[in-house]
Amino acid sequence: MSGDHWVPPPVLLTVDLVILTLRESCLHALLIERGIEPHQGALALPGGFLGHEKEDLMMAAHRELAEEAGLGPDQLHLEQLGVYGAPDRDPRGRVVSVAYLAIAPRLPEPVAGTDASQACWTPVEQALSVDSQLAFDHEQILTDGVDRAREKLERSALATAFCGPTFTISELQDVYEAVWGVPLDARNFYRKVQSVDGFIVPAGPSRKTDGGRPARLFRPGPRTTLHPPMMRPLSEADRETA
Amino acid sequence: MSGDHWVPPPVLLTVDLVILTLRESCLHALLIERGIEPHQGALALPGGFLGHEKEDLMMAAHRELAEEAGLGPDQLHLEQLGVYGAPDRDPRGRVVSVAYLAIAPRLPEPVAGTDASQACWTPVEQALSVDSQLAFDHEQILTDGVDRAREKLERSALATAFCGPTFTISELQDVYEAVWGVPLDARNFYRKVQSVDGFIVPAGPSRKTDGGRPARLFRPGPRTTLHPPMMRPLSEADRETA
DNA sequence: TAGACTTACTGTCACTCTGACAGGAAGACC
DNA sequence: GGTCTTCCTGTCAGAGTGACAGTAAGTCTA
Repeated sequence: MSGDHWVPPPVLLTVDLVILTLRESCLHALLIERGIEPHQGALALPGGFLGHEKEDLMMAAHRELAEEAGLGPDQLHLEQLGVYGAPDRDPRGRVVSVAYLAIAPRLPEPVAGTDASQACWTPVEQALSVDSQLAFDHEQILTDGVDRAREKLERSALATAFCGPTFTISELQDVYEAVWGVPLDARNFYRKVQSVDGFIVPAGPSRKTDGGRPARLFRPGPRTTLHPPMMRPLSEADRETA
Repeated sequence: MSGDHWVPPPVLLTVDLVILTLRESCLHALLIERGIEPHQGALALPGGFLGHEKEDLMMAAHRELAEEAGLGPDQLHLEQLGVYGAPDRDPRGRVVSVAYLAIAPRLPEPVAGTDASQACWTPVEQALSVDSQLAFDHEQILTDGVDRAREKLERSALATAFCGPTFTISELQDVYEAVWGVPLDARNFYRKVQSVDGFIVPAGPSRKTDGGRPARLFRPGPRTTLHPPMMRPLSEADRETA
């Protein structure tokens, strides 16, 4: 505050998206192959610069969601994940990224032929493996997004966002098992899910078959927070003990 | 992507701080009275613009923490809270704020005579009441910060950040009661806290008195996450049921 | 020095929730 | 009609929680 007309340094804002969905009982994220420098040819999260001076951040996220993934704002969970603003994260200068986490139900087909040169659903395990180098700090952002989803499955009804408008309890269990990466006991899962009032509500007498006994259909209930939380079997908790 | 030399709109970045502490068993936040326009004279969260082009975001938070609150980086929890970037939140133009949540142990005295015209610890209940109008969207940021602290007390060892290097179990219970705003049973609290391995560890045979029987001293343990979580009596959970 | 008082701490008991099993119900396929 | 698959309902022991009583170890007061 020494000078009177000191001007703060301007920065450029990007919005990056961690879009998660389930495909064949496996957690996938949408990645694009970058068509321009920097990191041309590398895999990256979909995203882009703020459109104009007056664009709201979440509106920008919705816009990118539509442009790069063909996803409308309906039936889609979208929440802010965090800011990533290390000074050297982008060689073009000071670019700060606002990351959003989107949860989408299973979609017809991988989107392509849109703005991004190529968009493909990639298993997160593969995307986070050592040999797949993501652009910028997108590996960190993706890791944080998956962690956030794992945590929110414990205490919120977020899991239903992975499903369509109606779903069976088995499908919901698939979500938990895929995101957490651990098997769950179906019987205890049935009991728990049905005991939490307002989590899922029956969706008519309709049923759909898949080889065995037809399953009842449910749809998301009004409850958004789970008390008590859904318990996740500890696998990483013990290494934090030491 | 119609033009080849389209330039993204630059924005200005501020770092705002929600600094929480306990004073007389009551949750307080540090607020300053703004000395300049806009919102001159109104109460606001401490914060300021990014210092220079190469400044890291968390470093900027630490800098503001030192300038406006006199708090060093030691013995202080600091984490990112979120981004607040509504287009009309600042009349000066497009100013996007990165909010950080800081938890500080009880400090000697309210800081003043530093950069800000006036800094004072304010009970959060009072700061969030209708008659105290905070500048910008700082009421929302403060609300989010308090909510974040409430949630993290359930599943992490964050409560120890409110205490000094050593503390008694009663002091720790004070933290939970003040942040959650509900009374807890001391006996159950003792049992729970001591049963979670690595949460708190005895700090020597020393004791300090406060009128009654001397209490054992503890210090934070290596455990950062609590499994199973500390249970919060439901008060707002039932209104989410409807 | 013997209370009274304050705070710290240890147990106990009933209840709920969870994890780990077995077994029946309802369709499709052969 | 059997067999397969998937869906769904119970049962039981152990862990964890909420509610409550009682003891321990200091200070203060008379």
